[in-house]
Amino acid sequence: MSALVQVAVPSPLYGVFDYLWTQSQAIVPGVRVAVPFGRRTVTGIIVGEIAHTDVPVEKLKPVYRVFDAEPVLPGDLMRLLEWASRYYHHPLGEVLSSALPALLRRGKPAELATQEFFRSLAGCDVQSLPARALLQRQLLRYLVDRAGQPVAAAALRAISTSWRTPVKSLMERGWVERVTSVQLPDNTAKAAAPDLLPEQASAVAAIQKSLGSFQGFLLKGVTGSGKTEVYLRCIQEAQQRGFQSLIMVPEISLTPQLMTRFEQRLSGCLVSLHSALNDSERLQSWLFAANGLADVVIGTRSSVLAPLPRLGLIIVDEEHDGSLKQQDGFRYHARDFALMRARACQCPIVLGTATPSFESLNSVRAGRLTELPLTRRAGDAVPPTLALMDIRRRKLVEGMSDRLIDAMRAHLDEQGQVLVFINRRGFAPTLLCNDCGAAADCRRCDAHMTVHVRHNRLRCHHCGSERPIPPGCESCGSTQLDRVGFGTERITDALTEQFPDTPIARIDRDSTRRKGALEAQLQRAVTGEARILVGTQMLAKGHHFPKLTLVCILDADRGLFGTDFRSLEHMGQLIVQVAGRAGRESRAGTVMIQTRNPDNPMLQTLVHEGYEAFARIAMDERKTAELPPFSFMALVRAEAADARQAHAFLQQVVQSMEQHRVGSMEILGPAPAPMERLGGRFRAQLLLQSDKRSTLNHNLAQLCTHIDHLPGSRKCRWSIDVDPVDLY
DNA sequence: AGCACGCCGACT
DNA sequence: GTCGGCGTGCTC
Repeated sequence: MSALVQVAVPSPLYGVFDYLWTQSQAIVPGVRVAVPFGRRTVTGIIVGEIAHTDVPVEKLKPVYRVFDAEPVLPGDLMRLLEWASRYYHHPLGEVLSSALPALLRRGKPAELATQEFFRSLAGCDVQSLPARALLQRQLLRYLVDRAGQPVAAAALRAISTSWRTPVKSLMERGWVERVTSVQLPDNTAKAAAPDLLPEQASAVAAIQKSLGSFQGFLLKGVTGSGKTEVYLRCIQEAQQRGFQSLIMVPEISLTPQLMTRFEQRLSGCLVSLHSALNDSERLQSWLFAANGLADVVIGTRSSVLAPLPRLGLIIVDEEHDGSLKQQDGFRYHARDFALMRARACQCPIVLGTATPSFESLNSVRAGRLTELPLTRRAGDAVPPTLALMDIRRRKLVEGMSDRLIDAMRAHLDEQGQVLVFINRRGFAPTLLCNDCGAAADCRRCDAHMTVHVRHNRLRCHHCGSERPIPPGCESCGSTQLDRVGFGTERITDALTEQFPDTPIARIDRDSTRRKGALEAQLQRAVTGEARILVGTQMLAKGHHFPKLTLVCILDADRGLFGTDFRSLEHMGQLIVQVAGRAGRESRAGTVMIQTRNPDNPMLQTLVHEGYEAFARIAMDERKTAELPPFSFMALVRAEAADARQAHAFLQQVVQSMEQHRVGSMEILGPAPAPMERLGGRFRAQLLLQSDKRSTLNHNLAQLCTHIDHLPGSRKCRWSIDVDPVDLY
């Protein structure tokens, strides 16, 4: 009788699948196998050996092939991913799959690429080669000149593109040897460590002291307070002690900048893992991490799923950032997974931010995280002064008050740099008919089209569909069309008119789409060549503009009345993050915030007392309303071509849950999603809320055993989102 | 998700 | 007569 194995198969089905093991090798969990699955063959991962199965014998199929001798996912990581599969209620096969680079999912060997080298051997004799063998002579002489040192294939190719054949002849003579080896990235630090401020020093000491054991830290540092320096010191110490460090950053656009800084200061093997890599580059970096060769791994969200055998320090930079939560498929939160991972591997974890998420602030209160404050800015930098500008009943020129324009002029006259923040790209968010009042709407979404003047298009920012700007109203044909509201294009135009001789850089997703365009624009911004910067939240993140003295926030009110319970939190974070761009050198920065709600207590608190006070009040409100982090949430989403199908399915989910409900859990809905129609499909959602995470988890687990069998499940796409970051 | 089977409409 | 539409069932 052959052995039995459980295999996690990449498929939306819950549960693992049992197979016969007819291979001669031992059964090793974490190893990739090819298995027959339905009518096709897929790459799965061995979960473990089992003694018994409930599956009828005739259904059992054999494992076809074993890909790896060593597990691609080691045991400790497997256990964490199994936990994540249960916690996020996502099928294990897909969870494990998402932890692997694409090439490994497709069954490619888990081997580091080797590079080819050639060297001359003793006893070779250039002179005895036939005179006609010009290339052989030339190549051998080159190798001999290097005295038997290995020479990269590229160097030989440089001599002649048809180098292969002559080198082969030389090898056949036994005069040249081919050696292959893995090229390990090896960086050398170029810059010395600056002195630490007292707060930095104590943060570094606390983190370094905890190396080798689990401890969570919230490094709460205002912009410019030198969080990166704290990271660097801790990474260096971890490296000294033989540990790998993982640094997670929310956005790819931040990675090169941080990477450069890291390369300046750290020696050893640094690799980055982000979406801009192609499949084979990604596999290489992943393997450096997974084989323990990389000392430092800088990556985006998914890097937290990579094996790191010597992991000794985790840093989550900008821990408040929403992009740490995966928004489709396996909807995990990279920060939360990182916390579990740090606990599992007994290492410290540092969550760094100037504007902590309410979750992390709550963890500090509960004693799960230790707060390390950095309140002083490095150098002589002074914190910026924030001011609200009441724009009610004021004359506005293209959304900007005359006072704001005057302030900009003053800063520009004093050689300052100005940043204008408007969280909307395009020219105007709405195209309205002055005669019939109709707006140009997206045909596939419940949304207005945004006017993009530069490309003469209307674009939907939700589904990406576009069309030319119509010459007249699409409803009544009137040519009296109004472009209502403001986007980055329009603000740029207005400022060009106001300041005709001042170079302006617009930085948003549209102006930086081309490869290298973002870097080029940021360069103009950093050097101060561009005197006015107009941009969206792309500008809010991490970048350092040394000449910046004035930040203008054109519309702070939108976040005040968001549909989502997290809108206010996000508004506060965004304002503080944008404000942090100002006055990072010796000059104090000024931040002017235009608002029609100058008396709003939350805005007042934020501006006059700072983020911490703001967060305290906003969190009190959350607590009163029993919202996260003071309760736990999950969302069951459904979408279908027909709104009724999505609704009917969620109704069935409600029924199923009510039948099996354990503990106290609220079921709200089904309700249409805040934007019901998106991309031509209708979306509905069910909100589950409980004051106990375990209750939510139990009920969802119960649901998962039924959900595939609900009659409506085939007719719509559905997903479960545990700890959703937004309710869209 | 994929993939195959199966049963009804408009084509060569 | 068949090509192909998507409803339904199944994946160890």
